[in-house]
Amino acid sequence: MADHNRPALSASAASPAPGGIAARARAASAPPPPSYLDGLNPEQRRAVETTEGPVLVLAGAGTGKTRVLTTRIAHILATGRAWPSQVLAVTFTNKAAREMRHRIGDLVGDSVEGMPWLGTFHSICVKILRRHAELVGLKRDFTILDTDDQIRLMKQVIQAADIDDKRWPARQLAAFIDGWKNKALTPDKVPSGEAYAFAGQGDQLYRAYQERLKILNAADFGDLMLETIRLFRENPGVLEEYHGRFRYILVDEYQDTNVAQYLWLRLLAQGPRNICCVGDDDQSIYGWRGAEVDNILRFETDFPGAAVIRLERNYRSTSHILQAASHLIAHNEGRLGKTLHTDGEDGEKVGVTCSWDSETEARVIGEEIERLQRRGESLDEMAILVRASFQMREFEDRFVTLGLPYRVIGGPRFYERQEIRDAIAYFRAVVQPADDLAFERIVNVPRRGLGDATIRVLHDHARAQRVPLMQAAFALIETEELKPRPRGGLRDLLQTFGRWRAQLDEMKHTDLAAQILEESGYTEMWQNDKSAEAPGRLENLKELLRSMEEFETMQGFLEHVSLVMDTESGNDEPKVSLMTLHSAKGLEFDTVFLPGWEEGLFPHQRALDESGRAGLEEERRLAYVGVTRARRRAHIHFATNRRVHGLWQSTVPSRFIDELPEANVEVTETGSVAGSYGGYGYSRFDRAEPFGSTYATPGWQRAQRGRERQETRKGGPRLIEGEILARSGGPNSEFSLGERVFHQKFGYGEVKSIDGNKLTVDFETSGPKRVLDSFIERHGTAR
DNA sequence: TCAAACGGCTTTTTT
DNA sequence: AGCCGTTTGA
Repeated sequence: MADHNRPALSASAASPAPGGIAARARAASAPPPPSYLDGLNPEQRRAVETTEGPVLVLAGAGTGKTRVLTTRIAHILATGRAWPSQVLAVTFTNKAAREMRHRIGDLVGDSVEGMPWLGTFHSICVKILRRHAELVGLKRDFTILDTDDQIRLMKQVIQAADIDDKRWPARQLAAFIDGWKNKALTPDKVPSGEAYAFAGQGDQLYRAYQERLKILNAADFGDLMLETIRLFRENPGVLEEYHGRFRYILVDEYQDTNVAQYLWLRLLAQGPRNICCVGDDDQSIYGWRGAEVDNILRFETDFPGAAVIRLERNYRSTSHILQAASHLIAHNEGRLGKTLHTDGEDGEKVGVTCSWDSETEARVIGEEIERLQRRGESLDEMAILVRASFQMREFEDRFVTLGLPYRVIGGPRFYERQEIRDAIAYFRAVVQPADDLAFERIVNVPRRGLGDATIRVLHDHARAQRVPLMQAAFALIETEELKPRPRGGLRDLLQTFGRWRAQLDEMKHTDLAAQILEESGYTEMWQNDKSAEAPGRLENLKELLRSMEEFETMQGFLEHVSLVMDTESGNDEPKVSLMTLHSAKGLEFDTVFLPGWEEGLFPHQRALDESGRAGLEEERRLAYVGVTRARRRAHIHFATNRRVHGLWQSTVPSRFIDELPEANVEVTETGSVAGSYGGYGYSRFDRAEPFGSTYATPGWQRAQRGRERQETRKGGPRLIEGEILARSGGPNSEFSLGERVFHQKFGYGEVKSIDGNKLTVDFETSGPKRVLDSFIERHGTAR
């Protein structure tokens, strides 16, 4: 279906799988050996056939992980070991779940439809929790809060505790609480050291937040895991029921599980003990959001007698690419260790290209893409993988000028757009009158004269009587407490809501939705809006109504929205994909461009500062993930100058470039480095080098030396922290106003203003720019 | 009630 | 430098 149109998004193609596995599998319902096992290599086959007991499958990049997982399920079903409803298969993302369902369908046909327990951790938790909601203090129809609701609620909690939410932002509390929930820590379990975090009241705010959630009959994403764990722990009978139900458990991307997910799995696996986890410790890139690589490293201890199966045969990449990636990742310690090999051809060497600045980098990559395109390569098979999303803009600019079609993957999501969230808030407030967050969001959108003052009165009443806002509002309009205008507005709104609610069972949900948007004045509000985005927003609202068609009821739709934040978007012409390295995991392309391999950007400075060696290793795994996305061509790029927060800074090539094996790498220099900047470009580059020495070696090797020097200079704990070479001259700049200066990139200019080490220089050729003083030289003076 | 002005932040992202 | 949210002032 849609997947055929975007092969770029499909996961590993695994081993040469002559088409028609599906057909053969269906035909082969009779005697052994079942044909779905054809074409599996011995390790894959062992992973499929070792159905009993705990199994850890260490699946390197491109070794057919998804294939093993799906075939294993097919095998379990085909051999009658379990009914489809007795298999629990967990993924992290909806996309992965969809993909898996699709591929199992290819193998076993319609019986996938009978697999109710294939889904994300969260969707499975919701399914379980809805059945036993009362046991954890929720009602069956509890609301699921997304990140935005979560933060708004925390903000209220912070304000209620009389804490300055300016100094202590809700986002930060959210980060703490999320962190605790990832570790399965309830408020009473928060270690005392951390409990004092956040204005000394971290744990109390956490507790208050949890209480508010219960009053709102709501759960956030973390709660879905935690409450299910609590349900199982406090109700052994319930857990036992699920032990009986789930005879086989399969987990995808096990290296990404956090402590809560791990505990959840362990509780469920205590029963039949048939748990199969598939993962790759070398592709663990979500440590920063609570994933514990330890889970995978500890598997054999947790599940004694576990079979560990390594998939090391790579079916994706050429030998040069694989060698380069393997050599790079070998610099990490604390790996389980895998040696990937391939029978494939050598292919092209991994390209390493140095450009003068990030603009040139984008231009060079654009040119290469056009060159490949002329050779008949499809744009769908090319991707640019960046470390940070701000890098995307330069490429977008470039592609727009070139008229090169591209798609950005992982940008702002449909359901996160303001108008969509507003519309959904209306629906939520209709369906679930106690949903205060939804009500509050739209109570004055469009404006109804219900400003802050009114809302505050409403809040006070609601809190005093411990009832939802809408209920408090009903009582309030009977009193004289509000001024006539707001009182009238509120009364009208409540009446309208009452009318909608009455229609809930009478009307088709899509018609009701349209009516709500119309009668509330929400559509009108955007029609009257003259801003450039307004038409797009109205279009999105129509799209929202269209997408509701797929659901039976309003409730069903809302449940989908809260758990599935992505939408399948239509695909048409071939496009280059542009995305972050993180969102590239699980994808593959013929050609992959990896720009921005510079110290400070990749590895990212913050990862190094915050997590030290572990951070560096995670960055290296990210690099590994990037390189292994490529089937035939991988091009690594770095620029010697990059604008960071509006300031031009000189950069040093990433240490990861030095960690590539020379035999598999081909270094190229873009013409512009040597060409447009005169002579053999490096002499100029060297002048920007703060230590003033001249290098003779090519750029990317030189980098290492520069870094070694830094390390020896600084010594101590910052040893592993690479950094952008920008050294500022400290608070008092040595330059003075009006002075004539020289800059690497911009040439001669006059100092216009000085702000610490940041100068504004009016350049002769390119006009005023803000630059760091360390890149400026006194006119005619060698520093 | 709304728009201009100010100030703080700025890696990665899913559910 | 830009973006967002909040404050401030008319």
